[in-house]
Amino acid sequence: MTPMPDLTDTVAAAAVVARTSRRPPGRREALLAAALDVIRRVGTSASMDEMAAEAGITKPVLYRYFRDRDGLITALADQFADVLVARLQLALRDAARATQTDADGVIHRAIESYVGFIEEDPALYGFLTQHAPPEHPALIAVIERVAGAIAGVIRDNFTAQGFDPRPAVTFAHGIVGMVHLAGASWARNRDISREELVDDLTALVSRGLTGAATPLQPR
Amino acid sequence: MTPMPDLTDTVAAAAVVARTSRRPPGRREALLAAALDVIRRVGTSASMDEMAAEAGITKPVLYRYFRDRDGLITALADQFADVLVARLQLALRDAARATQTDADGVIHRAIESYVGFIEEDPALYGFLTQHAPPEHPALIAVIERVAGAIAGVIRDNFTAQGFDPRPAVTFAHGIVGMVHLAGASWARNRDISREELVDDLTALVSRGLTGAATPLQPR
DNA sequence: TGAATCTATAACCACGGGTAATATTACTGC
DNA sequence: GCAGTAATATTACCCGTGGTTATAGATTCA
Repeated sequence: MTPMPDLTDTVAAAAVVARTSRRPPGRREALLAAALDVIRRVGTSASMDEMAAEAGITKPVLYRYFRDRDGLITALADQFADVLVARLQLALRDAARATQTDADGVIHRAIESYVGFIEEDPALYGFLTQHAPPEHPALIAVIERVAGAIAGVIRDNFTAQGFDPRPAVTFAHGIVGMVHLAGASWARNRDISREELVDDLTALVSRGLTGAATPLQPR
Repeated sequence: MTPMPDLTDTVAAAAVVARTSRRPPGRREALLAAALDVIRRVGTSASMDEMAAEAGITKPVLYRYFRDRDGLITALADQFADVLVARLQLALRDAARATQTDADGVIHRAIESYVGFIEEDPALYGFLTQHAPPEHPALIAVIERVAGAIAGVIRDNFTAQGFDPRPAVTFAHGIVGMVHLAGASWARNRDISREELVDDLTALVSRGLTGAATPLQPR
């Protein structure tokens, strides 16, 4: 907020705002990175003191950049969503011109990118879900952004094929939750291969329970 | 721990254990109920002091019945799982003899019971997810119990129809996550009717993306 | 009654989020 | 250069909450 206040008409005020902000530009990002480091190291119980120490500063500085702990959590969640949505968009890039036949390929790539993402940074996810209430605006924003991206693709394909696009948003939420929880459960014990997991989920999303098992044993 | 120490050989020790435990039988359940009450009233930030006060006792008594805060959370989660699984079993009762045709009915009932459950006690769910890490054994137990019940039904039907039962457990996890997140998102803004939500999720589970929209507009 | 013991309480400790009061650095005008 | 000023950083502190200890109150058997 107010990164560079514009000049006012009074001379006194001009003198005030003339002073350059000594706040380094990339500082906030560096603090976020330090917070992430300590979260990855000590787990979800990372304290504000520890994060400040990791960044080589003290607590009040942290509170200057992020209003409070909640602000830091929100910033982390936003960054999380940025990377995740970017990856998903990449996987869904050519989904618009996907026909029914290669729809499985799009779904497969999207699920794989999601699974890979929550797999490679479990600490951040754990920190967010533990310290933010499930109704936390930042977490809702993450879900809505991811689901929104998916819902857009579904809606496009449905309308292109003459289907009712209304369920798209519910479907998108369902898919997000499905991949998320199944991925988290899989990451715990890894009883099947990663490929099997993604294949199974792709089958479930694409053809559902009544159709998912069919290709394996065509009766 | 040591709810009733067994008799030793010394007479003195025998005299010790002769004294009846003055701990009332239903006390633990009453304390759990009081904890639930205060959680429903003040939200996820309910403290141990508040819960003790609600039950008309003080903190150390609470710590005598539940080892620590984590023990109370575990007890709440277990109770949560008990009721949820019981409801699900009821909905899945006649799923074993379900044919392909009425499979949708079983799925529909199961999803409806789940949605209804997380809808009617959001405070408990919020408390659990906020105060327990996502890898908390008690939460994992809830997920595994629910998913296990669903996986059993899927596996039975798959094997009965000559399909490969291996993906059943992944499918179950996926379905749990799907209904859960879609239900939570729906409970926030309720932009569609409850029936539409359950119908959509049933379609997604049963026939997937490629088949879900078909019945609405058969091309 | 009195000794022994289980139970509950009040007072306390530790620790983490959050915030003044205070010191330090850097820039401006003379 | 040198004050004066404003931004920045630090130390020390407050407060609430999980968890424990020292102590008082019941209750049972002799």
